[in-house]
Amino acid sequence: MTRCRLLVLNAALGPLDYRVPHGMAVEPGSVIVAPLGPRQVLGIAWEPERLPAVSVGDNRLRPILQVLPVPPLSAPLRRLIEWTADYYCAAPAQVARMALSSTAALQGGRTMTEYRLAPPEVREGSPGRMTPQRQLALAALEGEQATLRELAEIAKVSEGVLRGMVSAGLMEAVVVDLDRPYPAPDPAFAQPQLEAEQAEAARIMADAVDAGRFAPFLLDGVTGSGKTECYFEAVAEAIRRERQVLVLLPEIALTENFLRRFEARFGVAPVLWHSSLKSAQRRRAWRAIADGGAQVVVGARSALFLPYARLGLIVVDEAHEVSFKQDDGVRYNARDVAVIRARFESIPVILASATPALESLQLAEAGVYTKLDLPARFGGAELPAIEVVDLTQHPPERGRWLAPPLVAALKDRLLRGEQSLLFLNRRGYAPLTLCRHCGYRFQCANCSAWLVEHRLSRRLACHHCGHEEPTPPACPECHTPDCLVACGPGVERIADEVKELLPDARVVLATSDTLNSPERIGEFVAAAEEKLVDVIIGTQLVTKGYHFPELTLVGVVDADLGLEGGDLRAGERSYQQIAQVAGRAGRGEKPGEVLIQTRHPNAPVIAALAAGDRDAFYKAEAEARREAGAPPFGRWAAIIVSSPDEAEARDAARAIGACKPDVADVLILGPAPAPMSLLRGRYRYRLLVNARRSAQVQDLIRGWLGEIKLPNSVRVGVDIDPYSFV
DNA sequence: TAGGACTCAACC
DNA sequence: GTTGAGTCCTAT
Repeated sequence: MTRCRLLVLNAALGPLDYRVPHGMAVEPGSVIVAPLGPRQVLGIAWEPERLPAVSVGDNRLRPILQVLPVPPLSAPLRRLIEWTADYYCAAPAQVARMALSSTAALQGGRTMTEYRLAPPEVREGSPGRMTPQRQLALAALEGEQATLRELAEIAKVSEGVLRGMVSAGLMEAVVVDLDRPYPAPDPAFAQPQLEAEQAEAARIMADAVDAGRFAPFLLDGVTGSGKTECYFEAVAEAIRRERQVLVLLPEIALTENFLRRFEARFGVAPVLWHSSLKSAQRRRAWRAIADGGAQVVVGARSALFLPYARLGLIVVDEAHEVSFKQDDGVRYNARDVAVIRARFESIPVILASATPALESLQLAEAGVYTKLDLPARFGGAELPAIEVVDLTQHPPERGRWLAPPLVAALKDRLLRGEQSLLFLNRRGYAPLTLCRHCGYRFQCANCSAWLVEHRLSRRLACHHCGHEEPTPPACPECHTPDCLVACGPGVERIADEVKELLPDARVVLATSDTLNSPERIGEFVAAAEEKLVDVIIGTQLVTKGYHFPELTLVGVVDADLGLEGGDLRAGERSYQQIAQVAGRAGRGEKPGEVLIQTRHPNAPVIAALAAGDRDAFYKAEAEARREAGAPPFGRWAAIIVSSPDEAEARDAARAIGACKPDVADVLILGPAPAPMSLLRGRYRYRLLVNARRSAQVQDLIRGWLGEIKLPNSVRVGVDIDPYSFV
């Protein structure tokens, strides 16, 4: 009897053994439908020695039902699934689910039947009569293939005639895969003129693609240095070698811009993958990825676990971006997992950024990554001049947020017909709304967060759980009408201020509220490029990827915002965000200027930005991290205990805390209420684990949490290398 | 004693 | 995660 071990796609279940019926071929990686109690489950056949299970006698095994007609998951992908589950303390099933993320694609190729003329030798043997209508069809349909209805249209005969020809053997049926292939990108479509440094970096990366070995690169180039053009040459090399390429982008909002550049270079659009694909698009992409037809895939982090047939290169663009860290489900960092996948696949991986994460720089310094530098802007453009506006010296007018020097600069650009960008990482009109009369503050019922007023949609919204309610006409507490007052600025409020200061300026808001579809993003980019916009006011959405040649002024409305909250990466994130948005200025022929508004001009982040001294910033940041035992020198892990019931969450967290292991060099803090102590209706407590880089934190946590029995309503999440500390 | 709310272990 | 079995309780 043949047994097989399945990784069933159910996070709560361990691996299960099944019987393979005679005549069914199962190999490791096969995607399988198996019975489970009264239900059916998806599973992946796995090497039993890599997936230990409690052994079950032959007599208890049920037969698997079906081997799905998709390629088996490759060994490198299986190793990646194991590694990810192990490293991030997740169930292998949870990770495997990300590889099989199109259920429609698994149900076999959906096909339709088309028809064409049978080959002449078959037609000659046909017993059927030759009528005038049939002759007409024979003459018209040479070389055609389509549905009977379409062919009838072409030949100007009735469908009935063609049906008769089919049964007479004059025509034959062809089963056609609905998953039509994607057009192939052409590596020679528009080869760019690279400058010497770019060409050298491009050559090194293309050689690595050629060699087909694991080779991690950190492509470190200032904003506007042509990183994309540079790694496109490695992409071109992979296409020539008929290997697939995966390009990871941090946000879908960036893909629109990327697609245009890709198409300009390779003649066709790449294959897109992100979470909001329609099921038919998802299915088509998944199948093309699995059969190798998708040459270049551009996607969000979820594209990383797809079953590429012959991957030859991974690029992580804007590799420093925190959105590569997934914060629910499997809490993986796509930047790090991309490197691991490249290792298992034995291919190069390129991390591209103008402001690399300290972790990446450290690995480059240690010689693990090959560092490729592009220190100058492309085409001789200069980096913008950066000035600090000390808000304590130049305060804005009462009730305003833009200081006089920034207002003057805005007016100046408007006069010169150049564009400006104001950056404030806060959606909505104001972060806090309160009642002038009784002091009532609008708070989310599900989260410990204020409701943010959005005047454009006349709603109050929670940015954590998505709860929204109409802005009420009166205070819900004291019922005084028209008494609500906005506290602090959001981008909508800055837009109002700019419209008052510059009544003639054409102002556009660029946030996830206004640019929420590819069409809207396209319209925004087109308007900015055609100079139909004078002032862009945006959140982090506009900090990277865009190239507007007429944009010469960038104003950072509140540089201190990102430093609040005590997050261990707050300094680095602030630095990156401001450096990135500053990089939008002066990308064309005209020089750019950046004004940074701050109340702390001497803070290390601000001082480093003003001095243009990146190395000094990283050096100071590295020193601070070393002292804190933070990455890359030490490691952190968070354990989040949550429940809809506050007391239950607290008790569970205490129970976990009470049996914390006592290990040398591992510090365990907490439990304490999480900074967001209520999130999406769940009360949250947190424990933090701090250890040396080399410590086996995962084993420690698994052993620790594995012992504890908790109520079903309590959830325990483990976050290895956390980014979000809420 | 039927039916409902709830807990619990098995699922291969 | 889902399901069915088992347990306890209550309304009739």
